[in-house]
Amino acid sequence: MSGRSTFYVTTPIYYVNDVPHIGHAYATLACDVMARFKRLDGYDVHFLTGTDEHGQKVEKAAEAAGLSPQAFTDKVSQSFRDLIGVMNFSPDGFIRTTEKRHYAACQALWEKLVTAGDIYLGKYAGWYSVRDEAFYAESETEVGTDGKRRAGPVGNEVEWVEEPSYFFKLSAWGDRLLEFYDKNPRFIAPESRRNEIISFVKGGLQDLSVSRTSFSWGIPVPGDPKHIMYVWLDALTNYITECGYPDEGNPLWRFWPADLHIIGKDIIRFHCVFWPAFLMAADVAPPKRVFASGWWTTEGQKISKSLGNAIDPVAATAEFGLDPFRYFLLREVPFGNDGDFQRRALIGRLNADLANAYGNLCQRVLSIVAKNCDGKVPAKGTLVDADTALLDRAKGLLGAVRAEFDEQAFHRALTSIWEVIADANRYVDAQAPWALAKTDPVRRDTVLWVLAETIRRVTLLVQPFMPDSTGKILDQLAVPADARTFAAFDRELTPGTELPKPQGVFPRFVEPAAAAS
RNA sequence: GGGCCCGUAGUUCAGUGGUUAGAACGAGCCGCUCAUAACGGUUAUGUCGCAGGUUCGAAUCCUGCCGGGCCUACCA
Repeated sequence: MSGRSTFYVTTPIYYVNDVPHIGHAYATLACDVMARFKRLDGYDVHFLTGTDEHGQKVEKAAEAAGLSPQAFTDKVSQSFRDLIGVMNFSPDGFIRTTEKRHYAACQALWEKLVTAGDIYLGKYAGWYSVRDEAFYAESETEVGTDGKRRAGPVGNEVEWVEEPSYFFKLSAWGDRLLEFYDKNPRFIAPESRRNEIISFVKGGLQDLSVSRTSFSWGIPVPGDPKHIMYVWLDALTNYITECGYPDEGNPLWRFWPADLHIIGKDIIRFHCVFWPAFLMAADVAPPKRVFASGWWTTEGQKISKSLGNAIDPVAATAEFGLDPFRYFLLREVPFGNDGDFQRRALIGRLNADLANAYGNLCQRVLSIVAKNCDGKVPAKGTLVDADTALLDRAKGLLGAVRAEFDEQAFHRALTSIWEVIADANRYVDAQAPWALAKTDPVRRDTVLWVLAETIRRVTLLVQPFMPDSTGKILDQLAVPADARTFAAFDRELTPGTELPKPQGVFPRFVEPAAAAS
């Protein structure tokens, strides 16, 4: 085992009730970029994603599809695996809650919580809608003029139902959670979510129902198999199942506690309240950080099945290209904010940032090199102030970008990188290597070397966002495969190295209609 | 009802007490011609939601109002 620092990042596990959409692609993309960055930066990385496959909804959906629950989840889980290929994600593990190892982990955790005295048998009672198959909080229900109590989106009638249930003593954990938040200010991000969670916990916690007897598709409670573990105790545990829990001798246990859970803002409470409470009760270290991403709307509208305006990652990557799509999602919107997916904005980014600024910079530099320098990395002569100024800005990017990644500020990381790209374009104009070609070939070569070297550094840093495209650019600079990590950030281009023929990497996007006219 | 956040150029946003409020995109003009008609320079646009207040000084702090969003537990 190496002595490298570990970095463990996870996506939510996706409920197999749904097919993959932009929300899934977005959360996983953020993890993927994080994981790729940390790998390049020398960390021992583990990146986990997977599917959540239990519960009554799945049981019912399987029945409706005429399949066994297992056959049904096998099928839907595969569609999430397929997304990995479509989006070029790089997970190290894919977990399914129906795996044996997960049963073992959940049951071990359960027993630990029982031993600790944090689980007891009680009665779950609430307003239940048979039609919705869901319980409602009293505040979500109202009594109509006919004296009947109704709830839910369509106002179905609810009845008071009680069933035996095991409870987790969450009510006892409020103060310890608040202390934990206080000592770990980075635990919840962004800041606004942290405020929400703290105010929620300060409002007092109720015990949490953690078992059900009303369905059977799930993990049985140890010693009382009529009870099935309910939702969060099953789902959240996946993050430690992967590391081998309860076997702390498992080689993957070195990754726990997780460095980062990236989730959607809808499940923040479960990750920031329930999860650390479960773990602390079981004497397992809580994760270091939970980052809640926002939601996408499309052209200003909420995404909904009825409007049929979902963004299909497969269609989007097919139309705009995978890397531009990945770039857009993380550049357009500050990570943690809600974002609006606008076709115009995407095309604008694609053309302005990728084709014009970055792609064209590579192309204009590499084609002068190809025509003037015998297709080899040009000779580096004496550097003047303008040269070192540009090079220093490129050198300084690694530290700046690293700091932004520590905050998951992907948009700011990209902004800093693109400032240097703009500097490089200004430098090309100011130095005018095409003019130097006639007057001062030595100086011309130095200018081109400075530019190629700047592109190399920038491209190394863009790799996590756009792995394929940057791979092509690094190929064109003849950067060897073993010189593409940040350990090689200062390994400058060697003059005289043979270069392949340059080729555009980010074509402009032209609307099909405009092209036809 | 209670709590949190936001309202700044056509658009997306930065700026949280101190000189004439900034950036990017978009628009106009000029230049360049290596490059994906790309690049560079330059110009213009704002009663900083409204009204009071604190202060030598407020986009920035306080109060009220208007407009918008989020949270207020067992659907993942």
